[in-house]
Amino acid sequence: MARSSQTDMAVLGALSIEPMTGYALREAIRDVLGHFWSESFGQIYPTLARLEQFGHVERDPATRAYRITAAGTRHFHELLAQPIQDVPARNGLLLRLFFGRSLGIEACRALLTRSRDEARRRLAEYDEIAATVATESQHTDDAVFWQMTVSAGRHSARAAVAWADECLAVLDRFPAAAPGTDR
Amino acid sequence: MARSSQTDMAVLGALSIEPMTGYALREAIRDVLGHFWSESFGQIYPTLARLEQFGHVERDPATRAYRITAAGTRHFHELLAQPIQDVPARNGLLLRLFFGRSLGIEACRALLTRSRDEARRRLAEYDEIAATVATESQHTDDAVFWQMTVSAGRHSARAAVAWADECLAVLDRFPAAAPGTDR
DNA sequence: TCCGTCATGTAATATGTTACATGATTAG
DNA sequence: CTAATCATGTAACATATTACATGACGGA
Repeated sequence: MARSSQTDMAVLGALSIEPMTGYALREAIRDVLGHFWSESFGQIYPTLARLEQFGHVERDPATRAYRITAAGTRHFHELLAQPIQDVPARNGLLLRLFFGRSLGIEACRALLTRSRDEARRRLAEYDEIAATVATESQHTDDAVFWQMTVSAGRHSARAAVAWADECLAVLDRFPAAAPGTDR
Repeated sequence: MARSSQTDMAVLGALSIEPMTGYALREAIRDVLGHFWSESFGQIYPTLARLEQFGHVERDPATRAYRITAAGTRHFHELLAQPIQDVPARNGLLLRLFFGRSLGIEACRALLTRSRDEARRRLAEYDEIAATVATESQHTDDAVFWQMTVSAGRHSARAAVAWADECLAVLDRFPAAAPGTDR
């Protein structure tokens, strides 16, 4: 047990779809899983080295790509079945808004507008990704699941937009007070 | 600069509302900010010690409670104005679902059901909190902002429920395949 | 040849959690 | 007086990011 099994899971999972070099792996994680997962360079290489030691991955001498082994696949399935490790909640936007009285209404408005625009941008991005997955992977058994993760992003982004709009409306009706009026 | 200014922000912010001991501070952060923020014991005490060294907080000799100073309030306002530091995305549920073909449909269904029930539970919790804030803090200038953070939780939980329902419906229509059929 | 990209890796640093150690205070 | 809770702190460990060092390879 122990160790950040979630990093192992991401790496083994990516390699289970297609053998890759460490470099390509980092790009795949960033570009494909990027909406809900991230791994840094400094994590990927040591993880690959460790997985190779345990015989969970091996290198193709010709292409230098890492390939998952039978043992690695077994390990991957074990990891997938493990309970989800939630990361501690840390929402910098909500933390600032909670102290909105100290931050000042104008600054809050700016944060909310920014966050809403960001969510809208994400929404457009998800639409593109969904279209790509639909055309490129429609015959894969993976497609359904990939669409689910995109859909999660969509729902979450739509909720973010609606929430921000609601908050901005509340602020508009709010009696204009001097910013940063503590105590 | 430097240092986890976000931890400083949470601590100073909490103390700006009311002086507290380190112990009470941890409880306040867990119970009040818990839906969007978390700090562990091992962070809070060193942070308080450091803030005291810099004169940002001081102790009431009588009650032992930490109190924010004028310098601390200035520092707090500076921190609030700093750009939001996003935490790297790490959604264990979506990571597993992405590899749903390997995980198996039944396990996916279980994960989704669990996640939906969890979101429903959160939804009920937010309703309670909203009611509490409405009655207890309605005359505070803080109330509007606190309601916003609760509303964020509500929107997000509702989106989570809708998304999970949608996914479960998709899986119901999905041709039952053997679980864990890799390659 | 020289630049950009591919590729691998390590070291320094930051951050953060958990478990442990310790003692004061207070309610029953 | 004794168990529970309040309270403070540290040490060990885990995790992760960033910056740096190094070099191969292919195309302009």
